[in-house]
Amino acid sequence: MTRETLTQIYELLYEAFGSQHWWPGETPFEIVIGAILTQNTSWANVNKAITHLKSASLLTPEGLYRIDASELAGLIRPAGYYNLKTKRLKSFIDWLFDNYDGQLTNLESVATDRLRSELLAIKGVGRETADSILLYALGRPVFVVDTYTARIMSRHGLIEPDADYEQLRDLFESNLPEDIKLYNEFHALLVRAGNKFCKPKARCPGCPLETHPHTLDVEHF
DNA sequence: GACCAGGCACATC
DNA sequence: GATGTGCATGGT
Repeated sequence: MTRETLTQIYELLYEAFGSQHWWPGETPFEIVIGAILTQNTSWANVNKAITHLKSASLLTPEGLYRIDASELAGLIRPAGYYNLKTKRLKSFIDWLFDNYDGQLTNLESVATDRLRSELLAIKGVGRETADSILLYALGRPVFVVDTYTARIMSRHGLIEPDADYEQLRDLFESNLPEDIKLYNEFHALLVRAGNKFCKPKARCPGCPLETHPHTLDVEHF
């Protein structure tokens, strides 16, 4: 695994799909909420939930802090796991108010490593959610790993099938320039490609990475 | 109906 | 540390 390989994968994906314009949210706070709602859930469903929150003028820290849990659950219902995600949204909001006066801008002065630790301590915020918040909402140079990243890299024989999250993150961060725009686009492209070609069981006909000999592997399919 | 979706916490071994 | 399970709606 080399820098060149990662760069070539990026270029192939960019050529195939173009700019993904991530994150699909208008404000840092909306991105945070979307990051929690999209856990193991399609973005189309999350978008419905976010639309409900916007319509109710509740897509603010204060709004979500004050709203009754059962009401919130009703609004985010289309996103699935709505009782669970209600607790997760509330735990994030409580953390934000308890420690940062309910304002995302107060996170700006906190070092990235410390912020990542604090986010991971919130119940309902795991590594992908924390890193998505750091990169897409807060503009920190953290590479976001997800199931597609692992599946695509594994099926192309580029990592061990049992590689864990931190190994994957380190692979990308160690072999790519520390470039927020690149991290942003690369993760988005991996999600796009995975969504289209790299399902858990289905074969991957037409996968753009097939055209790259170094990433071809019999285990791809 | 089967399969899948931009995970996570928790129980159990 | 590894593995299994519950959580849930909605699109293909």
